[in-house]
Amino acid sequence: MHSGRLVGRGGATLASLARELGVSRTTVSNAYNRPDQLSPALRERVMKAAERLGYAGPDPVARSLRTRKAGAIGLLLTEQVSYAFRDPAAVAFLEGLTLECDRAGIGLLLVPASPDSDDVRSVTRAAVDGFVAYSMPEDDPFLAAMLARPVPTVISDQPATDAADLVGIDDRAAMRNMADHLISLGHKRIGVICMRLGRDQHNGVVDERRQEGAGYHVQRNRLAGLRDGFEAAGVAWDRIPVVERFDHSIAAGASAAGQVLELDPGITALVATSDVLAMGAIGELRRRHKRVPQDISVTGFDGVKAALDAGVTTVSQPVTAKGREAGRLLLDPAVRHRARQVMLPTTFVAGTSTAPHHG
Amino acid sequence: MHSGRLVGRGGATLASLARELGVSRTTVSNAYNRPDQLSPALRERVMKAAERLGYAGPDPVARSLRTRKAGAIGLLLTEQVSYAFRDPAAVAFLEGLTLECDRAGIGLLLVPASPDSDDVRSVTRAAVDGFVAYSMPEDDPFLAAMLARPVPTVISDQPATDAADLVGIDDRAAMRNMADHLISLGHKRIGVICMRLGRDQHNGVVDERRQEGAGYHVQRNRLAGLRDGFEAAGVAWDRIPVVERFDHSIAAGASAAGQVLELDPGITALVATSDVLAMGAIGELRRRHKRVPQDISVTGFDGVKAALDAGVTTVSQPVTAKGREAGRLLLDPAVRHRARQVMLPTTFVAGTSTAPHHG
DNA sequence: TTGTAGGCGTTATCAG
DNA sequence: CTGATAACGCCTACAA
Repeated sequence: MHSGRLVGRGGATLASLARELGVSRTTVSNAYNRPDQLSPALRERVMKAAERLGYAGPDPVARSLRTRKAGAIGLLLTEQVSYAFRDPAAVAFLEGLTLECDRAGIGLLLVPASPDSDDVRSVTRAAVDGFVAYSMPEDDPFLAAMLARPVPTVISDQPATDAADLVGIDDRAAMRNMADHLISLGHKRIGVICMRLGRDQHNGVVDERRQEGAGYHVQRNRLAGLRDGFEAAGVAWDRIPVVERFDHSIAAGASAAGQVLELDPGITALVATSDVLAMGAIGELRRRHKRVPQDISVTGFDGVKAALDAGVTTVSQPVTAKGREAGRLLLDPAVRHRARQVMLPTTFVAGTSTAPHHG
Repeated sequence: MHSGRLVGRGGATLASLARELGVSRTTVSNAYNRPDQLSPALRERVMKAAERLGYAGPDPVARSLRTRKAGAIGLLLTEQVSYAFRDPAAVAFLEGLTLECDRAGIGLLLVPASPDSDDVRSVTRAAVDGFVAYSMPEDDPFLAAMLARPVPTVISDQPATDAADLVGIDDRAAMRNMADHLISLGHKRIGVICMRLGRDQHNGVVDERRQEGAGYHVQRNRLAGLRDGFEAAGVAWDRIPVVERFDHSIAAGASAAGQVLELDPGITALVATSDVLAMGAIGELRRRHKRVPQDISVTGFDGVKAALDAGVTTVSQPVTAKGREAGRLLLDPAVRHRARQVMLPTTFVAGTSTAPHHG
């Protein structure tokens, strides 16, 4: 640290500077904010005096209070902020969002929201002109606190609310499509691994009730899409083992795959609701001497780079575009009031992790 | 957007709520900030009235002004913010930094700083309690504006300043080490590709003057370390082609490698000052039917995951730890005043991209 | 347990 | 081009 020490105490202010110079506060303010409203000479004098007195310019917070603009928007994430930087999809979303922030010259405030605390003051006290929520469960207290704030809000991957704009994809249809792909390959006996379905730390088998009551809209819809497809093909959904993991990591995918295999060693395909889980699963299967895709087909979701590179059959969703769209909805005055919901397209990507099953 | 519309106009305030209830402002304030200073009944009444009047709680900005705390720190990056999310090293730094922010319950404000503008108001006007600067050139106007602000500051990868705390690695020694490695393998004829050395958009050969005048401390030191090693081994530094690229990408690495090869087709080793450039270079060499490492050895720097996975010989630096350390220096009161400079260790990683040269 | 009152540092407005 | 006045919305001694 350096200077910091003197903040507040002894710190020169607009007023003290004005007094010192024998001019009005307006004049000093103008020197900073409207140089054209001032004779160059006077402005020069002001700046000189500022330097001499160690005045660094108008206080941002006081300015914000007066102008009623924070110059920043807040981002709320499912998890601790640091977690986002380990998740390639979140990073891509952030890239898109900051693209728009950069364009608008607006800051992005990453709001801390520890999932094991219900202290929502970080949300209540964030000095922002708007909020974006990324992939939050419906019953999250931080989300509720955010929606209570009187600022514009955009939510990504959530069911419709009239309290906020929305941006998302049709998870259900995309996953239905994936189901159809597997069915067309002849797979009828499958297993499923999915990300967390609720705020409670559940790891293990998911029953139907939990599937339908899932607070995570995205996961719920992906499972529903899968069910749509398999039931349409005459496969009983309640026979299919669905295993949930709270953590979203390669390791979680691996262990979930292991658990599914124990529940039903005879599956010919394993569906993961995310690429990260799929990659973990593939690793685990190989470790168990199952060939992918010859013995077992594996599918993912998201289209993150690592998965595409690895040839995982997946659904590619435009995560970066989603972030951009969220930013535009919030920041672009021309877009405001136009659309309250933006649905983005997804693409099915046939990789090398799926193959026909000849039963 | 939703509510937003009514902000400011008609918005209830602490004062209006108090008036409505016939109590003092203190009481309402206490209802939010010190519930124990209030009878539960009264508090309940306050909250009810708040709900009825659409009062969402104390205004964060006004609160900040009064308490002189923003509850956030700012991060300044070399480039547009969105760019950081494409750079694995920057993402890792962010992860470390946000780890500490999460712990402290403090927000992280990503400050927009377009490199092609000198409008530093985004820095001047950021409502933060401190700043972290990541990998900025010495002569950057945004950096200067940041240092002028009367708040604590931590800089990553910069030369010593008494205006801020520092966190970094010994780039020069680490690269010297890499030079020694190559020399011990018998390489004497090498080429070098490096990241941008200054704010001007230069792409191409770098002369000695530019090397030494580089505004990017890190790059300057890495080149210096290389020079140290090769000159000590009797190799004339001015014979070695050094090619700079402004962009930091795989493509830039590839094109830089191509240019080096044209300058000296006889090199037996190619040193890159970053893993990203090294990976680009390796791709380009293979495209030109040069075998790595049999025909040409290639080295990187940073130790990003993709490079380690690909077996690139590199220097692994603790980027995440660097971010954490920056956060601690700024946020942890126990750490403040202790160390003004934190140097982190690096590790040489022998990969499969280097091999002996038998001249 | 509740109220009084003074500022935090700035900018908008409007008059000179 | 310059200045006076009035908020912006809140926190926090201090007093009752």
